[in-house]
Parts: sequence; structure tokens; C-alpha cells
Amino acid sequence: MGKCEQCIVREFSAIKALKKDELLRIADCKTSYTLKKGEPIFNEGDALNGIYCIKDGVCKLSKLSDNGKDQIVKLAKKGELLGQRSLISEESTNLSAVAIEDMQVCFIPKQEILKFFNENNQFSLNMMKSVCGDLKDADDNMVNLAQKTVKQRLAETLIKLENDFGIHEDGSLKIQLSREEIAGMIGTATESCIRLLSEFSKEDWISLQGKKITITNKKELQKIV
Amino acid sequence: MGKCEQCIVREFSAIKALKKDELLRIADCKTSYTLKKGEPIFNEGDALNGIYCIKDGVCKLSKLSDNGKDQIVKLAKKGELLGQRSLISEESTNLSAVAIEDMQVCFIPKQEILKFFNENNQFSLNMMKSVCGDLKDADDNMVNLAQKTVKQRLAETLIKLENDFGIHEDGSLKIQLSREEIAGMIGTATESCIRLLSEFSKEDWISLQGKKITITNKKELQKIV
DNA sequence: AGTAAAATATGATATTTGTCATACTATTTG
DNA sequence: CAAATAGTATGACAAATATCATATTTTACT
Repeated sequence: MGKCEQCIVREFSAIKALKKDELLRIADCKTSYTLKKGEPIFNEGDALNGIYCIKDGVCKLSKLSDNGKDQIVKLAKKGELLGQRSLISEESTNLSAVAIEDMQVCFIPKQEILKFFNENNQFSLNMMKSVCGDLKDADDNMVNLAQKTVKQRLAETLIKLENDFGIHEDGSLKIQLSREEIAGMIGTATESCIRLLSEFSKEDWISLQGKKITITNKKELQKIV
Repeated sequence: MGKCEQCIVREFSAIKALKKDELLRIADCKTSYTLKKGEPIFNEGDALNGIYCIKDGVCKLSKLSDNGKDQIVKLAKKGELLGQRSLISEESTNLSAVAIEDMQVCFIPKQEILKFFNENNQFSLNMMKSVCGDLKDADDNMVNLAQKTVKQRLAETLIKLENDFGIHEDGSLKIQLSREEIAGMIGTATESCIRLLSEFSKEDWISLQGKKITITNKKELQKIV
């Protein structure tokens, strides 16, 4: 069983407020999972009984719409926590979490987290900040979905993916998404998304090879946003 | 200077966790304001130095898009708090708050709230729950904006307005919004919004008299959502 | 009350986006 | 390795929505 002291999640999440003895308690009660790309961590409507720490990999948080399409609300990467909102609100989760890369996650039971809320004020504050960050992103996203064209949203999303996940040595985005997933992020039909990617490619703003996407002219992309 | 003990905000917000002596401290440092319809409480980008309690009235929280249109992210009514996210994130506010009815609000300075975070755990928890509630609403809104038609969003919004704000004796919605504001909520052009309201009216699902809207056939409205 | 300004309404039209059909390509599986 | 399946691509068309123009109504203001 891994110790939590050196875990990457400690660097980036609310967990960083926990002291040595508190970390030991987590290490003692946590469960570790390995997930393959495509596997779910939890599904919309599940009653989670704790939170998940992402030790490695990326997952999509999405919500199924009545029209059968999956809207991606957020991508979560290593260092982040999942299920905070449900835990705090004491509700079933409103989102599904599915691995889009192989992942390693740890599950920490609810009771343990609730104890920290009572003992460690900085932990509570950090958790609040994280939820507030999500709220701000969600508000921004709402405005984009409501007021921008699909083309603008696609350009913006590509730039954001580069910023959030970085690029390989050859310049291509480190994160790989299917066309359907990209469409699910920007809120459009898969065909429309493919069409616009082709268009961007023809304009030489991006280059496409399979799922690999490389931004070749960021300035032009930024101009249309 | 009013006492906070009997204030309506105490019933509905995180404030309810505060004890008598804590309430007295708030009563001592708070500032009360009266606002007329149309007046701003704060603007996007302002560095708030505390939170606002809505004692009476309703305001819209909105964000200006690059295309010049104002997207309404949320309506806040009496009993609710404003500015929690900015306070917790220690950031300028990302939203504007403008009264859409005459309002009474109280301002409580930051330092006081931060003290409560340290002293009163239930207060922190309540505040977290409130932000989590906003996050859930924002996620739901995102999916609607991305995946539903304008017609569906309008129908859903009308029903939500009835549920959240109630109706007068004559059946009309208690909350009055301009066509432009309704358009700003559902994320569409004002003309499209007007056109659809006319259409709903011709179908006898709603009746319109000036800004007054009455839902006359909720079932049919619900059917298209 | 009377005028100016703002909000609402509606038509005509252009643009954006979705849907359906089909072909092509890559990936998985037996 | 071949066949099946899933993912990607593109065209043709339909539907939804925005934009621009203009008329009408309501509201605000001295």
C-alpha cells in the first residue's frame, strides 16, 4: 500500500493541508484502483461514499442529455479530486466520470473526509476554493455556450487543451480525444465538429493525423475567439 | 440599525449557523443599502470586500460576452448571499449583480466572514453547500444550453420561474423580466425570444399582457422540454 | 399631456448548425 | 489475416436561429 505523503495529489489538491498523522489515516483507509481507458469511475446518479483522488491519467466528467448526447462538463487530470460536490451536498452525483486514458485513482471514504472538515480548517478552505474554481469555470462555459458560435468554441477549446495538458515534442496535444468527445465538450453534433476541424486544417491553423492534433497557428485561432 | 436576529436571510442562508453573539457582531459591522430597480450592486471585475445579504427583492447575476450580450447566470432572491465565490477564491468577481426589483441588501465585510470560517464549522459547511448548489445548477444549465433548442430552454425557464418565484392571485408570474432579460437567461437573440413567446401565446400555453406572463397550460410546456 | 426614447412585435432573409446518407479508414476481434 | 466494427470524413439537404428592417406599443420625462 502506497504512502500518501509523496503522492502527486498532495501537491495540487485540498489534501495539501493535511498533516502527517492525517495523511497516515488516509493511507490506512484508502483503496487504490487501476482503470483502463474507457472504464467508468462512477456513473450519473451513483451515491458515492467518498471522494476519488486522481494519481495519474485523465477522465471526463459528463452528463447525459435527454437527446442522448453526452455533454462533457470538465476534464479532470492527475492531482485533482472527484466527487467533492456530491459529498458536501450529500446528494447522488450529477455527473459520470469515465477514464479517457489509463488511470490510477484512490478512493477515500466519506467519514474520513468529514472528520477533516471538523478538525482542519485549512482543508475545508482549500476544498471550498476548489469548488469555487469549478463554479467560475462553469459560469464561463455557460456564457461561451450561450453566446459564441461553434467555430469560436472549438478554437477556444483547442487552445485550452494545449494550455491545460501541454504538447509532445512534435508539438501535438498530449491529450487525445475522439471527435465525438470534442463535440461533447463544445456542445455540437459530431459531424459539425469534424467538419470544422477539417476547415481549420485546410486553413493551416491545425494539423490532423488520426486523433493527434497539432496547433500550427495559435494566433489565427485566437483571432476568431 | 436593524438586528440580524429576525432577518429573513437567517432563515435561508449559511448565516443560519451563526449564534446570537455572532449575529450581534454582524449587526454591528454591516451596512444596509436600498436599491432601485436597475441599479447595480456590483460590477464584473470589482474587488468585493465582503458579501451581500439580500433582505428583499431580486437581482440578476450576469456576465458580459464579447459579442456585447449579457448572459444571465442566475437570479438571486431574498434570503440569498452574493459574492461568496469571490470571497473564498480571493478574486475579483466574475459577475455583475443588478437589481431587477427594488431591493434591500446588507453588506458584511470580509474579515468578519473569514473569522466565522475559523470559529464556526457549521457556517463553513453551509457556505460550501450553497456554492455546491450553484455549481450543480451551473452544470445543469451548461447541458441545457449545449443540447436543447431555444424553444425547450424557454419553456423550461418559464416553468422554473413559476416554481422559484411563485404566481400572483391572477396566476401571473410574480417575477417580471424584460424580453431582453429572458433572452439573456436562455441564451438567444431578443427577437427570437419574443417570437417564441408569441408562438407559445398563440398555442395558448401562456398569456401575455405587457411584461406580465401567465402560464395557462403547464402540461403542454412540460411536454416539449 | 405630449414628445422622445425604449421596449415589443413581426416580416424577410441570411447564416449557422443539425440530420441523414454514404464512403472511407482505422482498429479490434476471432 | 480477414472480417467486423467503430470512428472519421464529406455531401446534400432541412431545420433552427440570428440579423436587419420596420412598425407598433409602452414607458419615461419635462
